[in-house]
Amino acid sequence: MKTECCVNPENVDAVEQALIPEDDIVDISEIFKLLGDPTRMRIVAALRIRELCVGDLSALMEISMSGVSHQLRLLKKSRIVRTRRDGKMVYYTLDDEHIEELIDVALLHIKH
Amino acid sequence: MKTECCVNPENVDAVEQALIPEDDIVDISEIFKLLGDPTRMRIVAALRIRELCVGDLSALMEISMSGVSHQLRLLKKSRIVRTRRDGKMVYYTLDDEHIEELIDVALLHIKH
DNA sequence: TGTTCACTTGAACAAATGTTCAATTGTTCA
DNA sequence: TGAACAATTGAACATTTGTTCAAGTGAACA
Repeated sequence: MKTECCVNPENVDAVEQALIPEDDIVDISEIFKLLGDPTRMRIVAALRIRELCVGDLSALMEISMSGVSHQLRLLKKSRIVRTRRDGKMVYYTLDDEHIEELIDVALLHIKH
Repeated sequence: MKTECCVNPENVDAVEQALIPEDDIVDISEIFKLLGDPTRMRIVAALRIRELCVGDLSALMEISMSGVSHQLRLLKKSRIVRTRRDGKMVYYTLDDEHIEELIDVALLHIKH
């Protein structure tokens, strides 16, 4: 944590004034962290195409239904996906148009 | 990895056809993972305001210069930040307008 | 009612991650 | 040249994370 050198105080002050509030930083990075795992990204990309039940996702992702369910729980907590019950099955969909936009922008970035 | 039940094959097939290629999924989730850590998000948010040297960032983040440097290396590898040397100091800037857009969209999401 | 099926939950564990400390690189300036 | 300084790198470590297995829920239907 030693930071006693080579600091431009005017830069630090100016940025401290203008910086996004810490709470927002934490919330934003939480969203990105969720999308930052390949399995969860695959889930979200799949749900962008159509709603799917846990078994479908498990088959697609090639991980256990339990594993899928754990990840879906995280995505649901942050309102990235939503559920619809139909008898014994639970269908998942994307809950927010912003998520698709995030994917599109990220695609632009990786494609130079 | 047991997935032998409750699958709608027509859903799985349709999604498999239309899904983003696996390589892109991995690349996209790598970008999100980088933005998914509060320290790195703070760094990026700060650089959005103005260019800063490692010492400035270290003071702002309240972590060691070494710690900042490690994170900056990751961000640079994915072309999220860029460097400019000025004597003994190295100044960092955002390298890509897409990153700011990602932050803005994520902000919209967390603000309902 | 009791059984089956789709899903969820909790415990456990290997793998990955973020940070610090210590040593190193590369630049400036006396 | 050599000393000072900003930054980088590598090793080490505690913490977090993604997955599986086993047990638990709740809806449907015989």
